[in-house]
Amino acid sequence: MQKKNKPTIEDVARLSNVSTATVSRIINGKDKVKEGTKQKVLKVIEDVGFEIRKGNLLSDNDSKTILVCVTELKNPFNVPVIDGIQNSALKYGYDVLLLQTKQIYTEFSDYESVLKAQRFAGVVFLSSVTSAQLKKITDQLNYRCPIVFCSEYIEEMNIPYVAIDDKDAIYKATNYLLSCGRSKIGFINSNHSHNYAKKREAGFKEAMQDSGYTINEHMIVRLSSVNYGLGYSNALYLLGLEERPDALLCISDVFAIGALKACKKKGLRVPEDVAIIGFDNIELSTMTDPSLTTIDQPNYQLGYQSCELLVEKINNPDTLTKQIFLETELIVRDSTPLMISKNKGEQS
Amino acid sequence: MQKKNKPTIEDVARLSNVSTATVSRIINGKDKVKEGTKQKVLKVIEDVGFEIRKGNLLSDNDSKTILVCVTELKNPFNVPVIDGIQNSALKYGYDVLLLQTKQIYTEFSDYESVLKAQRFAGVVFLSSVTSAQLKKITDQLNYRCPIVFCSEYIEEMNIPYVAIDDKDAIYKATNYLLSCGRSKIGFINSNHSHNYAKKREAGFKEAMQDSGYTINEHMIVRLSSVNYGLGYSNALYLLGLEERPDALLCISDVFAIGALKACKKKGLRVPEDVAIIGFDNIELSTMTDPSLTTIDQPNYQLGYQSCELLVEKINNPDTLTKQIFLETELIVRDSTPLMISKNKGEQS
DNA sequence: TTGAAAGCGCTAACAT
DNA sequence: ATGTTAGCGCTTTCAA
Repeated sequence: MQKKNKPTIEDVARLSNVSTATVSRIINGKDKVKEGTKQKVLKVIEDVGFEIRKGNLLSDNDSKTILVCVTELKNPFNVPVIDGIQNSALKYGYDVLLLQTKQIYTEFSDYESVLKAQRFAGVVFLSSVTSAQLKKITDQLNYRCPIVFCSEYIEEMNIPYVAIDDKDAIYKATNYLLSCGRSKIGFINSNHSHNYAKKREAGFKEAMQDSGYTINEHMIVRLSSVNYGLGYSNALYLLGLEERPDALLCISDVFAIGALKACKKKGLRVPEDVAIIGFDNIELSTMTDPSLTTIDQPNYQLGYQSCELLVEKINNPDTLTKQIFLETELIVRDSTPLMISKNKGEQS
Repeated sequence: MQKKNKPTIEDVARLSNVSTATVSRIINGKDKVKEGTKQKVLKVIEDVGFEIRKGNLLSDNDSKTILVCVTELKNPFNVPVIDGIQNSALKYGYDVLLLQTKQIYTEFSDYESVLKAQRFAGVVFLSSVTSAQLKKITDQLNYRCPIVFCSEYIEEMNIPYVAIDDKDAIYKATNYLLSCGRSKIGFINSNHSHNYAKKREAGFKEAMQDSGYTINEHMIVRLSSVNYGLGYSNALYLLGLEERPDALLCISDVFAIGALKACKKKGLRVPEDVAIIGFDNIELSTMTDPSLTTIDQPNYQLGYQSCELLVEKINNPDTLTKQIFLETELIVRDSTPLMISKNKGEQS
């Protein structure tokens, strides 16, 4: 890392026979500078291709920007969360910058370069993490700034977070399906590198077992990314099984929308032949045909409160670590049939 | 802005009876430090709540991070663009940080705080801008770093960009509808604070006029944000007009998906009663029922090439300003009827 | 393994 | 209107 030959403010000052202070004034448009000198300096700046470097950052040493790490922007779940963070941050005068972490992991690299290159007041971690990664991240963050986890969290560690009870949410949704008389449930999950996926799967299995059903492992798929195509193709697969599912429980509305399409493709009616439940209650879930039954997550609040927690930590590092759970709610729309009382039998 | 009492590396050094160099070593885990001193220092760091400030940024003065400004993360159009940028950036070792500009403008503020608080190697501007805003932004960016516009651009200014021919894209789509025998076209646009909206509307009007149709101004709506709900409600409005449109031309697939729902709500068949065309060819447009006819924009390439341009500028500021146009393509799916040869009459 | 001290490039207070 | 200069907080030689 040899010293590059990029011109500094001193070079500009020397070449235009003024002081660095004057150049600084011109760059920042602060005090008055005589038009003549200004032009002269501007010309030099232009000529040598001067670009301000990091020296100026030193004067105001407190960072007023918050970093939000998010796995995939593609997942519409994230957007309201980010809006929540941003609105909270705005109140306190913080800027919000986003880092999409997907690519980074792809390359087996990590957050280090970003964290070292910029100075953040704090970070909201909206990406999903394994315990090992979390360990690494908190290490990298050490002596840097506070962190708050949003939506993803790891129980064993004493770290502030705002999240939902993933297991419980799916437990309830599964029970709902069972009470509709649907017990051949295909479960479209994310893979277990996501903590939420493990918890949701646990909720599914527990609900099934609590009602006396055995788990049919091959009715469970675990996908590496959240997108429509994957939901579609895997729903297609499940619907093609010898014992066709009569319900598809999806851990994302995105998967559920793919599943909807798969049913159409197969000529199956929703909800008559196949019930579908999504997760997240994204805006789109009201736009589908039929509209989606889904588990509402308070995404905006998830983000908003995470940032509130973070700002609290920033202002008072001694604040004790809070862990907040927000409520989910099953929103019943048209992709699931009506609940039945006791009748679990088939009807022709 | 009074000097805050936050501890610096010097405080830590003094309190642990070592030099700042040693503390620095420990923080960065570089050279070897005796375990004993390390623990001693670590304890002090913990006790005083030390957090590294911006001083360290000075040593490596070249920024290796690129800023991407995007209006609304909500619009799925942006995601592949960002992926394109990120993949290009990755090749050259740049990190990519995102700034959602929506809130900022809402508050009548601007980019200044972010631009001043961090140092970027360059910025890709994916947000839409008015000429006035652009002027302000380029001023703010002055002496800071190069900028490349992506997708949005302003003809009058000599600034590098990668974009599509908005006018032409809609011109072709309009002609397609006309050739399908649909001339009562409702046009669902963004409002004119977006440059692309002006251009697309011009394309629509020109096509209509070139075919001898008069423009029906109240069949045009101009929306302030790109989301499903707005598309839905405005399509509902258009479909409720006395002279009901037989086609809805939308400048975003998002609007088109809302329009699809509106047709369903009204009991109108797509494409038999109403043809629908979207814009962007987002992944979701294949998942709808019926699948969407849409104008494909090479979003990934838009992003990728923008970043290539930017890196070129970063490495060689004297590069001449390039302006690149990428091709769009009308993708015909099931939301539009078959083209007819000459028959413009109704059939009962 | 550790310390002393010279920068890094800029801003801002103060002086002229 | 402009110049002088003392920092800003850290990293990094170079010496010990």
